[in-house]
Amino acid sequence: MSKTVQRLETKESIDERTQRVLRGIIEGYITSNEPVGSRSLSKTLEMGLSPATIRNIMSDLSDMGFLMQLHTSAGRIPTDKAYRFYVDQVVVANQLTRKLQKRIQEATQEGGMNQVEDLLISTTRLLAGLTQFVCLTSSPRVETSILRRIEFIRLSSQQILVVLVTRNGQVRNKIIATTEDLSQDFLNTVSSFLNEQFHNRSLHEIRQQILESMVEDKERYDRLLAQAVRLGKKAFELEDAPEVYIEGQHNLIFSERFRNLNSARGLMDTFEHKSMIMNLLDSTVEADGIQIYIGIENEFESLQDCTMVKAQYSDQNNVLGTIGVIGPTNMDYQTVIPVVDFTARILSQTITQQSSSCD
Amino acid sequence: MSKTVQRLETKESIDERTQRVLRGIIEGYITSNEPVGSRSLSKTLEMGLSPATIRNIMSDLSDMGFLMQLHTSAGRIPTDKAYRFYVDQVVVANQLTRKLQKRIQEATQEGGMNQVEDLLISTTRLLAGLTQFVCLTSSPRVETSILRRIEFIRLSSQQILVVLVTRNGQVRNKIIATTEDLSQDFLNTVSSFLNEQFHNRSLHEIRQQILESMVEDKERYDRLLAQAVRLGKKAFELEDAPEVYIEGQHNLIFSERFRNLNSARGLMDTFEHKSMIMNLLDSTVEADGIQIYIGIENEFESLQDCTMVKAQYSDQNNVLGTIGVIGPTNMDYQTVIPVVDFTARILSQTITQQSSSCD
DNA sequence: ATTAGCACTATCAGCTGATGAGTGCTAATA
DNA sequence: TATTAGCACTCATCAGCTGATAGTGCTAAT
Repeated sequence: MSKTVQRLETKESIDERTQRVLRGIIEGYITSNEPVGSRSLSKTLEMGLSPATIRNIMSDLSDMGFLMQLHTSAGRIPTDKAYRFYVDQVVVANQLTRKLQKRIQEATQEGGMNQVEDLLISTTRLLAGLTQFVCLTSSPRVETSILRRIEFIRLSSQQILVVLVTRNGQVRNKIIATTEDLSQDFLNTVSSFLNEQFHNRSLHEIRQQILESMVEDKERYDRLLAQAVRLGKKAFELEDAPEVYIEGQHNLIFSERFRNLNSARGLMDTFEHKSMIMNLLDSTVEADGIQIYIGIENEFESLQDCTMVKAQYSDQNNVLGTIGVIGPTNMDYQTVIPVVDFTARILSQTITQQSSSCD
Repeated sequence: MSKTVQRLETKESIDERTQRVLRGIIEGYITSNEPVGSRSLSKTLEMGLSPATIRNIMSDLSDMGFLMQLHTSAGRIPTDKAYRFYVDQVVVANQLTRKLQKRIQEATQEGGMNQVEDLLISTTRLLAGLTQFVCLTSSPRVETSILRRIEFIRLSSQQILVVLVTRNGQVRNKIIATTEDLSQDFLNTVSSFLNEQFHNRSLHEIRQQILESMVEDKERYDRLLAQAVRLGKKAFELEDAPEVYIEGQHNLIFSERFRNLNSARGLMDTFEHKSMIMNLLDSTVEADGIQIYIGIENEFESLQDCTMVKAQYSDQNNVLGTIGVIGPTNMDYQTVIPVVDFTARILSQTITQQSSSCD
């Protein structure tokens, strides 16, 4: 695992004609998924260059590290460095077709999805379907979510159900055990106290404050407050690990485009570990916009034959999570990038609508 | 799709020695996953029979439809009919090793699983891991679940969160829209009314009764009751389709044992459709105990190369759902059957404990 | 600077014959 | 009469060879 590689930059300046050839090879390989040779390229390129000339240029490009051959008498295929060049220099912000835009919008606005979870799952599935790749999405961290409502429901003398609703519509349930038998009336009082106290604060803040309360004013509170703080503490002790949704894993095995991937198995295994995926998705520090990791630019070894394209989604204030796809390095960047970008935007938009619908 | 085949019964009586040979072939094929020939069988069988004699017996068994050959010069492999014979006549209620029993028990009693959903998911994963097959589980039908608690939480002037807890610990959340702005106090009154009215009744019954109330006594109720009935109606309008959990799909592709399966793809596709899986799991009418569908006994075409072993789980009163595995027809029945059986029992036991812990 | 020509190389599909595992049949045997 | 040894036969698999194909690199001519 080479932590050193961050991004494959190109320092040399490449002359116009060479660039056009390189671009031709990349696009040829993207569409055909076959190594491209000098003869066929000479035809498709329409620059009036003979195969021999192209061979010379290809040879130069190989020396510069943009092309490689699987064996002596095969055509050339682009290296990761070539794709990086392609993505940076060639692919420009591309408009999606109206048809695709509409399809994405409709899928996300589909009825019956009043909870963020459902929205995220169906969006993940949508993106996996559109790209025919594997799609990963991380759900908003509860940690930074803003409290909309908390409620306690008495289930039995020892069990209380905590229902916690965040601003962006996530609902979390948790059953906690109590030693004392608390009446529903009492629990209602506690809920309204906590709701009043902590309305529109992030869960993180709230937890912090509760802990402080417990230390500082230990004796100052009456029974109600003490109990409220105690219950609150338990209630907000949520596992911080956000959910991760994966869809389209079968594409890894069945899609033609993945066929020159040497280890689908390794990828599958990676996907089994939620924490790894979390790292994968949320490791980014960069602000917003789309992020692309090509081949060996990926931190994980099992991903170094793939490209990951991801984007963050957010509500009006904060970044909430990440949605991204993992596909072969020779994916159709011209479409995949705007598709991921647009989907993330729509997702942000939908969630923002939801969270602003409270008063 | 041959709906006619229900169960492959054997009418002919087969003499002792022939049975032993058949059994040898079946077990040989189960362990080696290779066609078994007369020579090797003669050795392993230790009955003092020469290969030639065994060949004669094999020939008879082929005529009776118990064996087949992939090509002339290959060994014999058992047919579905042979496995049916094997399961019915040979496999006896087998004790699991203590080690396995313990492993299953520990996995299901693992902490932090206060909700049935988590329990079901982790059990499904466990069974997939133990068998190295695909494991399917259907969650309890909300329909027949018994109400433990219902609560309304005001989210905004137009939105109310319904929290519904069933006897066996399932928690369902649903956000419903209202035209009127209802205060939390009012909602609390409604909740306690509904809780009192419908405590320990099945959701099905409740829905029924609510509908009746609406028709019959339209004017007899005061505002509170009318509103309660209205909210209740919306709250209990849950989609009836139970959840389905699938784990171990990657075994389909990577496990050696699935290798002579001609269409992993078809199976995968089947798994994409929740309703199909539902059919698969809950189609059984038979009472309880383990159910086994071998090869063409399966209703769905995509499953006709596989065996499905499933069992129902229940609380003290009712059957709640089904858990089962799908594997190659030459699975190790001697282990798989008791594993599925035991897991289902433990699952029943755990759920029963949970639902009886309320007062 | 470009290109035509040519030698070289690797893959692939198709054919070959050898090998081996397995059967079915028949005649000998206990 | 049931069992078995022997033998001819079948078929899948594999290694090795073939020619065809598609690509390259190099060099000399333009």
